[in-house]
Amino acid sequence: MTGQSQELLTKPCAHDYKVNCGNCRLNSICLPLALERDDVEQLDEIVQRSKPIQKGRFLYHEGDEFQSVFAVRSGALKAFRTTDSGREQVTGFYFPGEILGMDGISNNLHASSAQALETTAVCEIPFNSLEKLSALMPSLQRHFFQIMSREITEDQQLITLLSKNSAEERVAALILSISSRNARRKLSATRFRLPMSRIDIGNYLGLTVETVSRVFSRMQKLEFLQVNNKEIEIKDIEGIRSLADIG
Amino acid sequence: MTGQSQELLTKPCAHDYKVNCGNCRLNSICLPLALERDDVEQLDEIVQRSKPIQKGRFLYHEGDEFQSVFAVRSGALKAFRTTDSGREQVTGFYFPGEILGMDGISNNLHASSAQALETTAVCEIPFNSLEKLSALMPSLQRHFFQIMSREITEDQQLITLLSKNSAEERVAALILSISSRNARRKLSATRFRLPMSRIDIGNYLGLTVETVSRVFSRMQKLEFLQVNNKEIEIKDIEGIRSLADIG
DNA sequence: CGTTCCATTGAGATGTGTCAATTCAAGTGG
DNA sequence: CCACTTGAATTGACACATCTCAATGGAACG
Repeated sequence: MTGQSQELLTKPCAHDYKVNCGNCRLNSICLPLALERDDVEQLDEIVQRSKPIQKGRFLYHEGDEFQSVFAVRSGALKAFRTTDSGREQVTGFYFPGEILGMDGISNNLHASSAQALETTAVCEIPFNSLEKLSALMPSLQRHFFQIMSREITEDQQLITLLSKNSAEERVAALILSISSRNARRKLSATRFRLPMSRIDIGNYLGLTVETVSRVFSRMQKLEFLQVNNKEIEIKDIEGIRSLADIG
Repeated sequence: MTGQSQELLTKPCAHDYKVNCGNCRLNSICLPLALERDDVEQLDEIVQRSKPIQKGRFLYHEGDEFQSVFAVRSGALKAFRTTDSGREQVTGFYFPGEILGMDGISNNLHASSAQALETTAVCEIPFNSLEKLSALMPSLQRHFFQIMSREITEDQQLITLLSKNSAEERVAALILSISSRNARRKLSATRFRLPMSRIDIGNYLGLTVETVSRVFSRMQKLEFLQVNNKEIEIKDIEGIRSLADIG
């Protein structure tokens, strides 16, 4: 079975037989809006679309040689790093249209591992090619600087969350973040499935599994949320916003 | 008093009257090692050296239009952002040779404020010029990608610290970080002055001032540290490493 | 030489972690 | 298809690290 035929399995629309950046429905998220049609085609040439990876498999490991950054096409991944004492820290979740792997640029080694939370397809963007193309295409260069800068600001938001906010505020903020990322992909902002485990959520938010679970229960009791294992329905988004310290 | 003459006041060596990137003693930290002599001169032309800013003054405010990134020449700054509920979160401390302001690239607005912790001189690097020069100089482009990537990995380290580590581990990690950054600048790794207040330290580490103060006292009782207000002397760096969860 | 902010120390309150038991969901093999 | 196994999720009781509140001491600055 070739990579190409496996890709087809993941697509709703069978006649969309040739995926490229120009026709990808995620390109408004992952690509610069500013890129001209011509530029998109050039970018398209360096992007490699490989076969999906199964749940639990790694896209790359911490310490691997850095070669590429990746754009998520479908599925979801978590990134995490291992501390010197062997504990793990989840540093991010990545959904379709989002870019990961940029933390490997500084040392030519991946600073974190990326693991699929469900069957996941990615576009691989070799960094050498991206660099060369960026030098020729100012808008691409700018876009990539912006993507990295966004990663920095998002990390800073997480820092703030971990440093200043209660368990309830942290969980509420994560739910709202996933909700709005769904909305950006034209999916439901109020009903969705969490691809990650409670353990991952707790790890990401600096909480124990038990605390995460208790917060979900409390939110359910308040009728802000309907929780059924990984299925989430937001019943009162304003209520959750009020918990999330947006006021 | 002109900017030039004020600069002189901050320099130990009066005959070093014309500062440029080529002769700056910080260039091994702040600049790409890979840059050729010629390239350095080109970079030098876009860098603006302005007069020092006084303690407490701002280099930029959160929400300001983003124009430039900055390299610290002398002194120290803190970066912080204000949450929706009005609380502040210190996101980083910046010492000579280090670059700040990159979080403003993604939205063309500074995502944090930068405030001088003591009299501080910076090199301003207009981002537009940096972009143009990067497109012409592959090594500069790469270097800047690396600097941004490093910022990401450092933020991830802080995330891990905040999420997983005790008060003692956090404070120990900060002391070790400042110590090694001093060493990189050929200053003492064991005796130095903390330019920031206990409030800033606590804010950065997600702790209250009181907890920070108590940790310092405990470390002193263990004879790992000699603390005299902002003056720090590391008596037993291995002891501090052991507290910092490096084991 | 007062004023103000920063730092330290103590005593008590509290949110979250730890430990433990139970239920639930998913996958496996008979 | 059902029993079995395994890991995930929930819930409760208790412990403890850190926060909060409060008082004092010390440094910096006009």
